[in-house]
Amino acid sequence: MSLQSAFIIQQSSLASKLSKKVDGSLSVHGISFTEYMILHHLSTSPLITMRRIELAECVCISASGVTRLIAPMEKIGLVEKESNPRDARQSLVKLTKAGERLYKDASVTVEHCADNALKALNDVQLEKLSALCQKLG
Amino acid sequence: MSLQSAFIIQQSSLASKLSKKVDGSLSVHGISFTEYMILHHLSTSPLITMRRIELAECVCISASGVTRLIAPMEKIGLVEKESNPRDARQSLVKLTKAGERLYKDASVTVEHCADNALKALNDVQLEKLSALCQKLG
DNA sequence: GATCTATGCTTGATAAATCAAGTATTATTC
DNA sequence: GAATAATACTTGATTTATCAAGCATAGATC
Repeated sequence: MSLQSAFIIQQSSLASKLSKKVDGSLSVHGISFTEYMILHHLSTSPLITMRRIELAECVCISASGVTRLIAPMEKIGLVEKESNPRDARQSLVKLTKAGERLYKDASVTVEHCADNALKALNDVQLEKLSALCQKLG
Repeated sequence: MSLQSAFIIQQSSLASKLSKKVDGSLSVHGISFTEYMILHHLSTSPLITMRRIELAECVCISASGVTRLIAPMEKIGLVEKESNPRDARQSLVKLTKAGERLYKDASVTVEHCADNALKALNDVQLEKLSALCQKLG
């Protein structure tokens, strides 16, 4: 088995474990990791507003995935719908104050969880790892 | 945002993309990446036979996930059920000749896909990356 | 050796994602 | 400027996973 194939398999297992850890830790905030990712990308976006298609791209899910994910988040007031006067097809998603607050709280949890999950590596190693992953993105 | 949190987010996105690539490439063989992983772990197991719980652990899915994943694989003859005379609770899963053949064919595909997806790194870099991931496992 | 607990697995209900098809709007082309 | 194509999004049907509960068997304890 090649280095490449072996890495794909190793990576898949690692990703499963990491995402399950984070997902579990986020359950105290009542959101999933995917929902956290939505909040994250919105909050780092200049106008804390994004198109659904951009969100889909960032979070690596389909457009219909975004529709189904956003609906309950809107219902509990984490995000709100905005329309683009220039293009009536678009349905923009904007982070609310409540959403921003939850994102900050959840980020503390993610931080702790990440620290714990990655404690086998020091900062230099983690930077190296991150740089190598960067090249694959 | 800490190095650790940033890495978790980066990693999640990378994992999504990689697994979708591999999954797509495997579709010509009529199996998913998860099914490939089952075949992989069985084929590298000493007796090409494993307990369902071991498979669940290796593939990072639940026990019921294994039950539901194996059923169709058994129906099309990739694996077969065996019982353990020492423990009637267990239901062992054994790779068939057909399963072995499919695994070999699919592995060629995975190989190509992996080479392509990881071509941004040379062997030294990939080994370094793999070694760092190893520490996180 | 009867009872109690733990293990291995399956099943029903549910959640989260996908795809394919549909609708509405915008952009392009002739 | 009407017809065609492309884009943004939603919806119904389906897939793939989960969890909780259940059943059967094994092991531990008294």
